[in-house]
Amino acid sequence: MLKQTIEMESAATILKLLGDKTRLTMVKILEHNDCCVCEFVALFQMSQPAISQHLRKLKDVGLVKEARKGQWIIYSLNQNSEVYPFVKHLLEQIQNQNDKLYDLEKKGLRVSCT
Amino acid sequence: MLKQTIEMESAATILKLLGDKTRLTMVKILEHNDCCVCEFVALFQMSQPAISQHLRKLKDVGLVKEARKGQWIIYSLNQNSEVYPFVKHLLEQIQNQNDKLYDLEKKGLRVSCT
DNA sequence: TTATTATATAAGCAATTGGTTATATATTTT
DNA sequence: AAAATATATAACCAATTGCTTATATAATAA
Repeated sequence: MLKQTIEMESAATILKLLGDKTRLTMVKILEHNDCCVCEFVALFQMSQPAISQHLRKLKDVGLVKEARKGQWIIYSLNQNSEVYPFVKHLLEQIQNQNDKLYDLEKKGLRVSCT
Repeated sequence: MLKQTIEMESAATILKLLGDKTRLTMVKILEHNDCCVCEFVALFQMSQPAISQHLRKLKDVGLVKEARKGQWIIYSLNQNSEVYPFVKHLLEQIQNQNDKLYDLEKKGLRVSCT
């Protein structure tokens, strides 16, 4: 079995994108849960436009995809992305962020979109 | 066997640092070869101070270490770094850059420091 | 239809980044 | 000791980044 490798250029782009605490946390959360924008807004101490802009960057490189569901837009990892395997490996080495979603659930903010 | 994970904060710092093509290439090269500054200068289309500044950033987080050898300063990956396992995993998924060192060798620029 | 809720986009701005040139320091060679 | 070589640091600058506020759009609820 040959080991898959990613090109330097592509790797640097992805690492730069994930070299931001907010985006990295987002992607780590998306590893196991789909989320809508309002959930991220509740999760991070940050305005809604700031969240939207982070998600846009993730979408621009094809790392996440969106799906409208009523008035909400649900974001999820795009497993078809060329760089998905690379990112998956990365995420597996990062501490899980389940506590964040758990806190949200406790506050009753998780159910809103689902 | 428990899987080792890295903290979000720490991971974001490292990814940001490696989210630069020059630094990522440097580190990938250092994965298998120690190098002095002049070799990197020959390798990249960039001034010596620019190279020094990149190396400094890598050193500041403890990812690389330096050792003086006569008039040269040899840089190498710091395997004792807390984040070394994380970075090692990363590098293993990135295309090797042996061609770059090979080109250097052909030009007779590799031997200079060793 | 109007108000509300969820999201995206645009414009503006301060901080950060990654280069440059100029200069300082350390080592080796002559 | 003087010149050459290797490296680091400082000062500067243009481009990029990541927020902010204001506003637009889309879907739902009243």
